Amino acid sequence: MGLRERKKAETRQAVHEAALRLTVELGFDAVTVEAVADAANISRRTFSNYFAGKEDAVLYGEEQRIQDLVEGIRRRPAGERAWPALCRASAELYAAQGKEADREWAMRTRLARRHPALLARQLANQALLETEIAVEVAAREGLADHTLRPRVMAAAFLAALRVAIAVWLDERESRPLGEVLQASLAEMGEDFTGS
Amino acid sequence: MGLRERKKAETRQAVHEAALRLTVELGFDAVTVEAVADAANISRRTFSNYFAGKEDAVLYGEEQRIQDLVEGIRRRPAGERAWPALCRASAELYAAQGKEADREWAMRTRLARRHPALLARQLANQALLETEIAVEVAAREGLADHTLRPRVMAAAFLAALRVAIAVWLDERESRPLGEVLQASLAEMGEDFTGS
DNA sequence: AGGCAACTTTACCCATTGCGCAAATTTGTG
DNA sequence: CACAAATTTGCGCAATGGGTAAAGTTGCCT
Repeated sequence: MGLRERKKAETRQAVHEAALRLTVELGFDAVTVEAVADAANISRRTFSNYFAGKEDAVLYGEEQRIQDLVEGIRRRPAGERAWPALCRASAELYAAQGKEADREWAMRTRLARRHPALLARQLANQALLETEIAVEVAAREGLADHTLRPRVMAAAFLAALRVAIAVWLDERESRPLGEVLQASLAEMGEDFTGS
Repeated sequence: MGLRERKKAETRQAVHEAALRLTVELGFDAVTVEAVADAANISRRTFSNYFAGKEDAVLYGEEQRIQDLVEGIRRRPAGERAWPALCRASAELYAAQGKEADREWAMRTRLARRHPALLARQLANQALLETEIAVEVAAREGLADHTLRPRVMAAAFLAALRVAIAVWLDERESRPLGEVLQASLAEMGEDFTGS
């Protein structure tokens, strides 16, 4: 990776951190793009080169984390079936990152819950990844991408993730995120038809 | 319902229809709030009294339909268990509305797929209803609202809905929506752990 | 019927935003 | 070192969301 791309990634990260910090400090609506740009030492116009809006800047960390998750899924052993692969990849992701990352995640998700514009972007980002996950599931189950089943499973998986984080926050983070996550995935894996 | 509220609902509907029509004709980005307001015979400022933005105006029909769905769920017999209640309520909803409603739905969803801003709002709206559905599920299963299980089931249900519509569109509406929907719900109901 | 209180619509205004454009600056390479 | 490619920046503009207060409607009471 050349200096060019490294510097760009660095700037993007700096802008993200500035946006997140200012939003936590002042509230999302009280933060202007100009303020974020100033805090990151770039011009207002350059901010637009990196992010389409404040929301994307604040949620950039989320995007990265879920991207990691997708890669984790791809890295699972080739023979493993789809659902276990999804469950273990998410467990690994959680194990790989310390508690400070959890707190940042909590912070972002809390913000997203309180502010509709953030929630909207967050969900839209997840929707894009749903397709990628469905492709991976299809490959593992030997089905065509456009089939119903892989897409249902991918959607179920992401939904379980979202619910787990929501419940974890509602319980004031009293148990480890990984535990809630596995419980959520277990519930989702079970048969619903009998209830 | 007094004249006041009736007239307000009428105006809201008119604005929605104008927004949807113009968006289909010209494309979402080519439509300004002013144009929609003109088409609905209200001022630009009044538009803001009804909707927070173009997106909400275009997607208002979606909101209504899902609201109907929630009410349908509440109307299911009290003894019925949660998952069957969800499945049958959605089947009823599609049975109740003709094919012209399906086409409108297809139109809106197609727009939402192509335009990120619309997709984002659509998902955010669904997220709000997820909570309401979870409450209903909890009541039917005799569990507390904040528990994991009702929320997982509610999320799974809505995810199955979304996937069904997406697949239905991908298949160019070659089979009836109700059929795809039931298939999607069936897949979601099944046990994932074995695959 | 008339009038009064509550509510809605409207016009005017301003801060903020996203983006096109072109000039200035920085970076990679022969 | 010079030059092409990429990046940053300033400027401008149309669009937007929302505050405020005036003008217009509607519901209700006497």
